[in-house]
Amino acid sequence: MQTFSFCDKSRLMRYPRSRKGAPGIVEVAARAGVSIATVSRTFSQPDMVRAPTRLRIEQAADELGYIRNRAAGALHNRFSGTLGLVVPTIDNAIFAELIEAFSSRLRDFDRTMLIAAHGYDLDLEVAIVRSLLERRIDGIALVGFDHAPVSMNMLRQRDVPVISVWNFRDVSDIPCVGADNVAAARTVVRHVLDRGHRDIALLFPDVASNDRARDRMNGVLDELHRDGITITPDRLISCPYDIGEAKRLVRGLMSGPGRPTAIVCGNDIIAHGACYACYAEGVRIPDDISIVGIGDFRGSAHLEPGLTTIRMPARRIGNIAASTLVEMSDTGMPPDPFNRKVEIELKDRGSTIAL
Amino acid sequence: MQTFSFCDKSRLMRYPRSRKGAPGIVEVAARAGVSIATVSRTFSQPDMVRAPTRLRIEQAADELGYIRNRAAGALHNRFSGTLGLVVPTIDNAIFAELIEAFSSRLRDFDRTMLIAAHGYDLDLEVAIVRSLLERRIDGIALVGFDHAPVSMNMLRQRDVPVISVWNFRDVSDIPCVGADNVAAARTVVRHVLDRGHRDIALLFPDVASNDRARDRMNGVLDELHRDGITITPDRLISCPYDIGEAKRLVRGLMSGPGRPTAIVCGNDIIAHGACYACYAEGVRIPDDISIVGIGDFRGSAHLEPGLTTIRMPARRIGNIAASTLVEMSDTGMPPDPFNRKVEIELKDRGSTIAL
DNA sequence: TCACAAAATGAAAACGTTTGCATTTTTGTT
DNA sequence: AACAAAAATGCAAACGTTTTCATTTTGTGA
Repeated sequence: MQTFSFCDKSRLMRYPRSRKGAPGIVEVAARAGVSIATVSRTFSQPDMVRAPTRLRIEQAADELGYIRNRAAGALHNRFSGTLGLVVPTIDNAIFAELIEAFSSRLRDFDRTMLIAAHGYDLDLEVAIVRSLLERRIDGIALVGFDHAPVSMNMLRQRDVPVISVWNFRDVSDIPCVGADNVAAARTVVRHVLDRGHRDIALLFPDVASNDRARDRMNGVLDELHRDGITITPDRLISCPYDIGEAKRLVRGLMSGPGRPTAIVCGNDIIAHGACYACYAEGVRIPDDISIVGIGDFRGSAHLEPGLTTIRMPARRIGNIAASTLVEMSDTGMPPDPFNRKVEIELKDRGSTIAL
Repeated sequence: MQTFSFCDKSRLMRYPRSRKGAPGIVEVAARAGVSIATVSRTFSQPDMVRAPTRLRIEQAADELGYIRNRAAGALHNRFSGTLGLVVPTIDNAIFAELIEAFSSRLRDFDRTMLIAAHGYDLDLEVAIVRSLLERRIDGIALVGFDHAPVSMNMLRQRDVPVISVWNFRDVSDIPCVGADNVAAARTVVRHVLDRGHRDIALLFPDVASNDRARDRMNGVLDELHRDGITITPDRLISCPYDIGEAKRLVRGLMSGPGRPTAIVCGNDIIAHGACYACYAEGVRIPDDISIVGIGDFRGSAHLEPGLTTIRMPARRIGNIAASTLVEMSDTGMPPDPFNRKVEIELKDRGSTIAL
């Protein structure tokens, strides 16, 4: 699988096809009877050229079907007009909203998005960052704070604007836009504790190299500790962000002896799986068991009963991240504020009950 | 050292920041004691340079932290190493798998992905295509067959490899990789008809400028017609790809007079909403009502009962699309076969019952 | 109408690679 | 060891813009 005949392909690739009917700035200039400098300005700084001239040029460009080559410009002025976004995964409700918001906000600035997913593999992230740097992105957004030092060094050396998205920290090496995951976890656990639950199961993914999950986990444990509740190993269940796996694990939990009264899930994906498990086992939510998630993904509001969870404003994060990164790229300055926290909100929808 | 002028932003952007400690091919060549040509070849065609030389160069590059500038190369040989993917939406389970597969397959070929979503707005699609062309993408994948002529003309004039993904047609202007949506719809409706259902409600989105939905709708109507079943207007419900909306509409349908015995949904998102509606209304699936979807999205298998639907191999489509596009870009030839159909499969999971 | 400032335009030098062709070095054969 | 052939390397001309600086044109007030 990994052994593609790279040689053959890259060799073929060396022979450029003719550019066919693709006119450049030179052709436009000739047709409009001006110098190429004026054509260039017409597209990059329109108000520097007199209206009649500009019109003539625009018409010529239209007639020829001219499309400017930003790569050529980038070569000269170092701005590619492309920003990078690196996420753990695209294919998992979690980041879909973030991605779409980021991308669509970039368009408002006439920028485009290069995106890649590393599947929680930091080595792959390094390769991705390198690949993005080869494309001379004007800035890059990375999810979270856990990154390979070599990635960060490459970015620092190149002086590329970087921003961490999704998670929030008061102090950090790189600017961030995100939600306080510790607080999110605390809030939702507090909600459960306030309703008298003491026997609580936790379903969380592996927290190594995932600072969001780690923060949530810490928030949960800390809040439980505050109420003097200790979690026994059999109540601390490791579960990937996968509906099927979550469902399987919770079915086991439900059919086993000594069912907990509440389940706190690392995110809404897991919570959805937990709900499905209860449907399957005939366990009533919230009468027989309370379930909470974190994230408020698409669909959470419409489960039956609605899932009580923490709303994370993914779109807002994506929008702010895009604007901030563009600004950093334009000004060459760090953003102000350096660390940006977005609000979270408890959505109490009825998947919990007071004992 | 460049001084910033304090004018408006667009002016600021024009002044490049110094490139700081970013070495180019020239620095690497100097340090390794070779010409820049040899350095270039070391990275683009390694087997053209003798091993000892190559090693020396690679070491020099490492020490300097050199990262090649593909934009510069692209300028010369017309290959940016970047492919475009244009989807209606990123944020909606539908295309997430496709996107991720496409992107990760491109990485195997050392290519990157520029992606953009147009939200079913063909005018926006035109702007996006233009923007991608300004970045000189080596090829582009578009979802479906409904596109603005002006988009297609731009692509044709530039001779950019184009491929249509997701849907399949026997004959088409541009090559395609996708599933037969007509057949998918036929299959799932046949499944319902075979179980004796005659009073069937359809929940489909607006089919204008959405050939996938149109094909499905046509497949459904045709198959119903074959059995002499006519759909009255109140059984033909327009519903966007949105869980909440689907749930609302189906709750109305369930609580109203004369409930149908089966619901055929335009895709699994709608079907999920329909299921939630039934949970909410206490309508049992499949005993009281049969529900089928199309798409087999993440989660469909784990609903209770599992959703009977048509599996669309999104990953496979993404993988094939990426390979095909890279091949088209490398060879300059149309793919063979020109139209590629991926298999679909009925997943009978128990959300239907025989009357 | 003229002089002068301001605005618009043009000429040409970058930007950092790739590649055709020329030259040098290596390899293989006798 | 000599020579031819093959392989490796170097030279320099692109690639299509942007931008600086010089030049021309336009606008303004006397």
